[in-house]
Amino acid sequence: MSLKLFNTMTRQKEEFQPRESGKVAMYVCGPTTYNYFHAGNGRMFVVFDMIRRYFMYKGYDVRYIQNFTDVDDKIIQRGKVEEMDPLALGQKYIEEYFKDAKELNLLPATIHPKATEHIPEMIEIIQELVSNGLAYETDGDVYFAVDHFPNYGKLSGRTLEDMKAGARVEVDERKHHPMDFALWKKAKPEEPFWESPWGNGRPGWHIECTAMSLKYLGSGFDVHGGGEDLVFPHHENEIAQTEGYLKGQTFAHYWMHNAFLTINQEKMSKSLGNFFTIRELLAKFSGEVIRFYLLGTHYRSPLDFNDQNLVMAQKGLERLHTSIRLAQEALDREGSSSNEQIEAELFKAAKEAREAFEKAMDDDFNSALAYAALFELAKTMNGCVQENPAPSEALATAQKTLLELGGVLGIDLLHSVLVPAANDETLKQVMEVVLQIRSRSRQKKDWEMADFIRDALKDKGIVIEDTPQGARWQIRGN
RNA sequence: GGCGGCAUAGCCAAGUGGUAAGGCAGAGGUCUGCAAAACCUCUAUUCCUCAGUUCAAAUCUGAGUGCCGCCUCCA
Repeated sequence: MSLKLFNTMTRQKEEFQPRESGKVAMYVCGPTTYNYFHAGNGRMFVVFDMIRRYFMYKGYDVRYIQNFTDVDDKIIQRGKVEEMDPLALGQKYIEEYFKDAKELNLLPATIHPKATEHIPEMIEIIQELVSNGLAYETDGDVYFAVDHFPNYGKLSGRTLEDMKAGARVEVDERKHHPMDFALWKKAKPEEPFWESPWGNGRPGWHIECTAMSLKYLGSGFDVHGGGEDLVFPHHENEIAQTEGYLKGQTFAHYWMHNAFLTINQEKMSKSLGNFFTIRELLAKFSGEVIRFYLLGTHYRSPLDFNDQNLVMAQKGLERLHTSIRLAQEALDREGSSSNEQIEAELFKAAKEAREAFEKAMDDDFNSALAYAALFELAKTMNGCVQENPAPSEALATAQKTLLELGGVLGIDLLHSVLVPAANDETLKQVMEVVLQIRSRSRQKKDWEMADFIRDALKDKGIVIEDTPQGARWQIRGN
């Protein structure tokens, strides 16, 4: 099965052909670390983590680079507000990134390079661009000369003429062309700086990605990703400076961009102020629910965020968890199934789910469509377990398939089995006694006591469900 | 002004020419002391509007309406 992905550069789905057989090299633009990352950033991280995991599932050895922009205007500005050294502030939010990333079940990148640790590499590239005539220095700043780079605008599908018509660019007398962008910025007093051939200063925003992606992935790597708003100017400028530096070699082959998270149909963004952080959201929903929600819409479609939709996602996710749990209960029973018809059905369902899942994901990572495969497998498993609650290889295979496919999306469905049952021996024993007491009440038809126990435990987050095979319990909640 | 995207049931959301996935919510049923979970059945003759192409259109074309994004820091 071939994998197709949408390439922003060509505006169509293309069959994925890796630079090097069996390997995927990808670079994803990471956060600027001046705050906790917001839900929109979170969508991007989750989307590209899902893409990475699917590449891995397909057997690729994935080298995944995600940077930290730990010096820029916003960090400096925020440092002033918090009365903190800007570079220390950057480090602080790098640490906070990893906390939230863990909750969202994001795999750590192969390398998480920091901009501040790659200044010499950037200076070298800038020097080369200057000597190639693609960049020029003006009063301590260095700019890239966009009109010296043929095809400027090829990624975003616009020309320099189009952009002039926009006329939203402030005229800066020091630039040769209004669209020229900074490679190096002269330091103002009290700003962090590094020494350079052009005096003390710091790098422009775009150059870090060029330096770090080339250092860790080399030229012509496979996938470069980020949010839709990075297409222009960030990625456009990266291409100009990198391909200028590489004298025309291709920078990256596939450019992938996720659509925005919106709130009340408007883009969530820091400048509009209508954002909330993943950290805030984690107070209300588990990282798993947030992740499940974010992947429930194709990554190139806008996603409108609100609590009601999160609740719907949570319920759906619970359904998958329940299915794993019900299967586990059957598998834990004594004996074995001898119902060949049901076993055949389970094997078939597992096979079909995998095929449907792969078909969906092969088509530009259609995780929303892949969900349908998971739900259908869960439904078949539930029905089979209900009819024939006995262990069988088929049931184990079906359960394993559901766990595996969920795992490819970064959803850990096994958690529901482990948490209530395995962790706390004392709690387990206490619950055994409690359920015995309740069982006796029920035998005596003391429904009041039986219901009291159930309701009281429910208040504490422990849910009791009666089944023909006796009561079961689990810990609910986030 | 330039460029681009989107419009599918009460809600979320797949589907880019062959006759509307999946989830949530809702209705009825099975099971149950009750509940929960699970299972079964039902819930869009129709995909923003109007025209056109076609044997066939949610899917293609044209016009219109509405919403959104990029063009400035933004994932």
